[in-house]
Amino acid sequence: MSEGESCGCCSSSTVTSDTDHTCYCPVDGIIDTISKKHALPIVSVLGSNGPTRYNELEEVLGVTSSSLLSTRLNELMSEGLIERQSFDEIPPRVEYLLTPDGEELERRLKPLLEWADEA
Amino acid sequence: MSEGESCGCCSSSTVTSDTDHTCYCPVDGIIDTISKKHALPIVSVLGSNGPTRYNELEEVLGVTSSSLLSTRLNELMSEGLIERQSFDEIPPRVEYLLTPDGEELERRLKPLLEWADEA
DNA sequence: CAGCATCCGAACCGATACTG
DNA sequence: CAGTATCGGTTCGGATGCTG
Repeated sequence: MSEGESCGCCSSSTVTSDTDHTCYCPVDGIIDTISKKHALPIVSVLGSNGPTRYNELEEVLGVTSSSLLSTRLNELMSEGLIERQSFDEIPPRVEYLLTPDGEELERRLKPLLEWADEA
Repeated sequence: MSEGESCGCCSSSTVTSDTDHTCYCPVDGIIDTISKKHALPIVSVLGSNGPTRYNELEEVLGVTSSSLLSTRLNELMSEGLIERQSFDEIPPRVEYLLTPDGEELERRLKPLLEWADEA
């Protein structure tokens, strides 16, 4: 979805909204990112388990191909939702964790996911 | 995503979670549905505007092709999130509205979208 | 007005293989 | 252990055209 493209959702057209009217149309950026496979689970797992290693994520999420997880992690980093922390050790160790933004997301996501799970 | 496929997310594996541990892995069904294009805006618009006609939705969402909206509406109906109400009039009138489940979803969605919008 | 059928290009996912 | 590169299959979205 391209940015700044007026969708008419916010302008008062035929749809009469006298109450609160927030625009949810250009839901790009974060929403797009978290709509992809494993993105939500990643955020959730990091939220409940804290810093987690690459391999742990692979196992826990039941990820099918390593490259997919890699892509998703990079996207989440680009959005500033997660952070990568690498340690100079042998064998190499890398941990992923939520940024403050990611934590805020997780907080607002939780009620939704809890409900979606049982429904 | 196929159902009932154990992802290992819920079993206590290498990931140590002593705190609350809810499983968010099999986020199928509703999450899948609302992850598709226009689904979220549809729910939001119906939430703030109440019953809305097909054409109004097309305008408001800036939908590109009519068939896409049609598909999305059917999916949301299958999930029991929205409801279709048709009137025997000429010209024909059809309105879509949230079911109780849809309203609950909208409630839980709102804080997320409000935050995502400004971020 | 409301909505489906179809066709085509784009995006996404999964598997395999290969590096630091 | 922690990734990237590549490629084929599948799914999704956009455009057009046609019905009740």
